[in-house]
Amino acid sequence: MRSLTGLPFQRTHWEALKRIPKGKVTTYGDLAAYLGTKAVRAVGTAVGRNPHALEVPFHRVVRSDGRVGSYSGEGGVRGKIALLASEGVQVRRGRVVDFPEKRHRFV
DNA sequence: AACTTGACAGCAG
DNA sequence: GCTGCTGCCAAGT
Repeated sequence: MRSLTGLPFQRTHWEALKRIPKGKVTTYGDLAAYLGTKAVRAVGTAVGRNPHALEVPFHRVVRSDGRVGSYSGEGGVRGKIALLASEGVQVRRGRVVDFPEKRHRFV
């Protein structure tokens, strides 16, 4: 399906990603909900195949339970954790510390 | 047009 | 708390 703006699903959520403030994170589920879809898996697929990992903060997307999930960029999950840490989001044993607090809500 | 893949979520054991 | 199975939807082949 075509998303809200008419752009391919794979692209629309990138715009939403840019709204996430530094030091905060969001989940694939929230992202999907914000876009008006239940395709959380499709979101994950789209994010994972994105070609603009340096333009959009894809590393700020984590799983609903607070785990970092995976990462296709440099260093894999490790690199993702490092990036989050540099923004003030601490990760312990693969989970975001104080996840409910760090979690950004789309409005 | 059909089948397979996947940076997930939620529930059961 | 952890491992495993099922359901979801879009993209790519």
